[in-house]
Parts: sequence; structure tokens; C-alpha cells
Amino acid sequence: MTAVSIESAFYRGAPDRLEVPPMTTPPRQPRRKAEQRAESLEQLLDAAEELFSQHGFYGVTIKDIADKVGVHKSLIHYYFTDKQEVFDKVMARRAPVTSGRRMEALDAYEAAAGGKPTVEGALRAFLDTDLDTYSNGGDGWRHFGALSAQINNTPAWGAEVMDRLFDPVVLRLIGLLRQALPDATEEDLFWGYHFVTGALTLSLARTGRIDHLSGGKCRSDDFEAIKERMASFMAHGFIGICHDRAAERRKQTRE
Amino acid sequence: MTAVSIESAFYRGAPDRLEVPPMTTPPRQPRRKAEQRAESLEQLLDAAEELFSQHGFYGVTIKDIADKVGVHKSLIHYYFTDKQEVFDKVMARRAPVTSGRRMEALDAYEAAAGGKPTVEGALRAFLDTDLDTYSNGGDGWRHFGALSAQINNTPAWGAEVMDRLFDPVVLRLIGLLRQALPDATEEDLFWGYHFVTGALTLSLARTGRIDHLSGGKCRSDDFEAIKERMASFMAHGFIGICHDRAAERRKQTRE
DNA sequence: ATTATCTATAGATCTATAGATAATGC
DNA sequence: ATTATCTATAGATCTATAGATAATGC
Repeated sequence: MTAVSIESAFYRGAPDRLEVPPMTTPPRQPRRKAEQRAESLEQLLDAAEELFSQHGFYGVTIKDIADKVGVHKSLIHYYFTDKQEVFDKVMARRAPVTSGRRMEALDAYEAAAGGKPTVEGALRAFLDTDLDTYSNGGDGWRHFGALSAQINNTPAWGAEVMDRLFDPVVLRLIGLLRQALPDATEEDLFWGYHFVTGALTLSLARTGRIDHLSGGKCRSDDFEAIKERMASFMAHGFIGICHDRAAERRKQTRE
Repeated sequence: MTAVSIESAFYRGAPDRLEVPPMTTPPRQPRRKAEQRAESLEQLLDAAEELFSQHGFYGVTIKDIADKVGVHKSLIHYYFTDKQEVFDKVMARRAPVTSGRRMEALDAYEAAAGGKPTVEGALRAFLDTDLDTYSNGGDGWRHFGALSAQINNTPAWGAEVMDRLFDPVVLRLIGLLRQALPDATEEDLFWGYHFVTGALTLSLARTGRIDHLSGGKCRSDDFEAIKERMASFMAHGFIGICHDRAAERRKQTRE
């Protein structure tokens, strides 16, 4: 898999300068050892990702991860210094992808909106892009989503690192919301975002709670149903409180 | 503390039949051993609650809990059969309290609304009651809130038990929302609740994320700020999507 | 010659239990 | 006599490391 991405990265780069190959010669067949290493690493990270997402950092042992892949537990110490590094690499694998995609979507939306972004438009670029990533990305993204949801509510597990990584996209979204709602206070924008991210986080966790609560009418896995409602719901929330609270401020000023 | 609540439960019960005391004689001074047992139990549950809320079920050892209280770790096995029971009793201590208070608040609101409940009114009974519980309840409730937030996003830790306990209040809330929004589909009501509970959960976790994201303008601990916005924000969301989606259904029918 | 994987093992920690000790209860 | 707490310890498990073995690389 990684061998494939190395190849495609090579072929994607600067196709108009083929006369300068960056390395000696591109290997015809993927080199076996590099391939083996990449595969083992990926399998271990996949297994760790799934187990961490189900039981949390402390609920998983190095042996659990190795057993799931079918290798000896000491192999983990060959590829990683300790369990914390496994966890960190699980995070480092996908977090920049979702951050990058949302940033691009917000850039594209801002360009398309021509100086007049709407609340729902900005939220759609942010939310629907992410919901697509997590719903079309297969098991790996599904587990990563559940793990992110846990981490989001358990700051002691190194949420600060995650936060710092996502800060730029979030501030980018809030910048667009500020344009769309010039009368909103900063506090209202940030609290609104807080509500949005709480709802998104719970969605990524796919707990199955809504399935049984609704008697089967809704399903945690139904990200299309979430996409149909979430951006619109939250946009009405933003606009509503800004309107209500601006009216209240005017009333207080008059008194 | 437990001695106190036994006493008050005694005095609260049927004050018009004082001639039939249920036990031999109410003890003038609290009995020392019962008091000691109750205190130890409470201290152990307090310590467990705080530690679990920070590190999760598997991140806490029996020794950690005992050390925090200053007793020997084997004492935990005297009061509880195993760690799982400690965890379960931590949950059993406060979960029924928040469930009961919200149920009472919804009953009171329905009676006061005289057949015409509003979305925001119902949400206020549900949300503001809970936010009050968690913000005025001291450290114990603060830790329990953070722990609940973790569990909410980690179904493998016995969230089903919690769910079943909270189902009645949630369905009660949704019943009121259904009255307030007779045109809403069941799916819209349940997904709307899903968004609400995600936002509430993140609030209870008090992660500090919004503090640093907003550069200090908002604080995770500021439950008054949340109360000022949350019910109103969510009510606008509910009304908004029901309106939008009903319009869309009419449009599709016409085509 | 280097790399990937496994075997063996040390040392720490964790849960759980049996039984001793010190306090309160009647 | 009963209850609350502690001591001692067994057995399991966990992390981490040293070193052997079996592959691939040049």
C-alpha cells in the first residue's frame, strides 16, 4: 500500500521534467523488504486504531495489537519505541488528512461565494466534507472517527496535540461565519462552534444510541441522514441566537 | 453523609403517622461503624469518580483509588467485589439523580404550558435543569459529568446500561417536542435530539478546548454562558429543519 | 550485510485472596 | 461478636530488552 503511494507520488510529481529522475532508477518491482515493512506497519496501525477506538488507550495492550495482526508482541517494539508512539502514529496518519480536506473545501467555498458566504454554506464545506471522509473511507476511517470522539472528550489523552492540529481549520470556519454574521459577537460564534463540534463528535462515534432510542427509525451509520440535517440545523441555530441576542442587546441599551 | 440522608428520609416519610416508628428507636448519635462505612464508601467512590473521569476505566488501578483516599488497596475488595463494581456504583450514585430532576422539570413544564409547549420551553426544562445540576453540584458532579461524556462516546464501557436509564427522560422530552412541532417527522425529532445531546455531552466534559480556541473569550466552565445560548440555539435548529424539510417535501409532492 | 521476526526472560505491576490486627457493638 | 482495615502473598499479565533465527539485499 505504501509502496503504491510512493510510486503514485513519484509519477504525480512534475511530469514535464522527466529528464531529471530524482533517484538512480525507479525499481521495476517494488522492493520486497520496504514493502514488507510498510505492510507490517500499516497492519499494526490498523489493528491498534480499531482496538484503541473500542477500549481506549489503557484498555489495549501491546500484545492485543500484535495478536490481532498475528505477529509476536516484541515486533511492536521493533517498529515503535512504546505504546504511546503507536497511539501517536495512529493519530498522525489520518488527522492531517481530514484537516487538509476541510481546509481545501473552505477555500473553495470562499472563492465560490464571492465575498458573500452564508452560514449554511460555510458549515456545509466544513461538516459535509468531514462526514464524507468518515463515511466513505472504510473501516479505517470508521475506527479513527470513533477514536477521535473518545479523545475529544478525554483531554488527558493528549487532546491538546489534536487541538493544535485542527485549530487552523476551525478558525478558518469561524472566520467565514463571522463574514456571514457580521452582527454576531465573538462569544456567540465560539459557543455556536462548540455546539456544532459536540454534535459532529457524537456522530463520528456511531454509538448506536439513536438506533435503539428511535426504535430503528434512525441509524448511527446513516451519515446521509446526518448530512441532510446537520448543516441546516446548526445554521438556523447560529442565525437564531445572533438575532435573539442582538434584539436583547438593543432592548437593554434602550432601557 | 449517608447517615444524614437516612435520617432525612426517615423524617420526610409520612409525618402524619408518627405513632408507628419503623425501627426500635431512632439513634440519637449516628452509630459510629455505620458512619465509618458510609464515609469510607463515599470517599472511595469520590476518588474513583475523579480518577475514572480523567483516565477512563482501564487507566485507573485499584491501588490508584486506594492511594488517593489513603487506605490499603485490599480495602477496595472488602467493599466491592472488583473494579467493575466500583465503576458501576460510581455511575449508580448520580445517574438517577439527573434523570429524576429532568423528569420532574419536564412534568412541571408540561403542566405549566397548558397543552401548548414550545420547543425552547421543553429544551430549557431538559437542558437548563441538567446544566444547573452539573454546575452547582461541586467537584463530584463535575467529575461525573466528565466521566459521563467519556462513556457517552465509548459504548464498549457499558453505555447501554446508562442509555436504558436515561431513555425515559429522553423520550419524555421528545414527546413534548412532538407536541410543539406537530409537522415534524420522527426522524427529524430524533436527529435533532442527537445534535442536542452531542453538544450537551461536550459541555459536560469541560475540556478547555473553547478557552484556548477563543483566546480566553469563552470558558468551558462557564455554564451560565451555555445556558444563555444552548436551548435557544437548538430550538432554532429544530424549528428550522422542520420548516425547511416540510417545504422540501411539499415541493417534491408537487413535482 | 542488513532487515524482519521470534524466543527467552527480567522486572514491574495488577488483581484477588487468606488471614492477622485493631477497633466498635451488644 | 462483629466490623473495618492492614499484611503477606500467589498468580497473572504487562512492558521492555537481549539475543537468536530466518529472510532479503548487494
